[in-house]
Amino acid sequence: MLSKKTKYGIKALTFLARQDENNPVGVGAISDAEQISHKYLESILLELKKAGFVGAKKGKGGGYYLLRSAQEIRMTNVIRVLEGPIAMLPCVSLNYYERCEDCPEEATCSVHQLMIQVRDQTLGVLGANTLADIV
Amino acid sequence: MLSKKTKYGIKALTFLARQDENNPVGVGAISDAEQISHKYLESILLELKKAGFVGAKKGKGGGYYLLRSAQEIRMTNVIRVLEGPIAMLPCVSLNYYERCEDCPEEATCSVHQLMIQVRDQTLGVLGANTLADIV
DNA sequence: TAAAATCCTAGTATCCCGATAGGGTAATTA
DNA sequence: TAATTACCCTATCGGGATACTAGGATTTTA
Repeated sequence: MLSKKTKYGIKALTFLARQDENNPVGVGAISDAEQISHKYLESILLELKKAGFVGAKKGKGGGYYLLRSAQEIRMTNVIRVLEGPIAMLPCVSLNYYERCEDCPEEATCSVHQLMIQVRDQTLGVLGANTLADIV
Repeated sequence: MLSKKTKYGIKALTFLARQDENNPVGVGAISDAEQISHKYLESILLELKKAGFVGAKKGKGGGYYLLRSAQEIRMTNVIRVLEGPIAMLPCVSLNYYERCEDCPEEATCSVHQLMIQVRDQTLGVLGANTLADIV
């Protein structure tokens, strides 16, 4: 299950992508439009800023704006930052790999092989879609 | 992320599927072989019994056994019983649908559309694989 | 009848999610 | 320069889920 954090983050990014110019948009404008808790969204946008997706401008008339064009932002990257691993098991995660404590060897684990298939299909979808595609 | 419950459940089912005859296998034998907490696995097998995947025989020499052939057990069904929804959002779940409190309309929600794609790809994999396939 | 196994009900420690509170800092404008 | 506005940080908290654990009741076999 996707966390609300990730969902909110994607919604905020699409909101920014829909802005014609790259004018900064305040947290309040986004949280009002997308029905998201103001303070919670604030922390999410902060993470997105640290990850390099958005920039921020302080002061009156300030807010957040996309640092890269929407075509350059792949959903795999967004989800990995906000949600963490895309895979359904740590032992099949490319970016957050962790071995299982059970499982003497992964190669013969039935669940492992199955989840690799799921992962690859999911990566296919999320890798093919950019922010521009889903706006 | 797949819960350990689901992972354990699948492992237990594959263990049962590997048995030549349909002799009942005790929880202890499975938990030892697959490195799973005995008592926890017990509760999982109970769920699998209630869901109709396995049968049980009480008393000495008793245990659990597959009720259907491994070819007839699709991974979608197993995961839906143990894990719940396969979709990454309740609003795109076929079997556990729930509408979002935010989102005035799903049709225009960017996240919604994306997650439908992910769901369909995942269902493709899990629907194509039966217990017999992953043993 | 004694042992072995499933079945059932609880309870618990731990963690994480989603959200809130309150304030500090920095930048812009009037 | 003072006020405004928004960013930034820390801390906390309730609720729910996860992964177990405990203890016993029930059923079957040897």
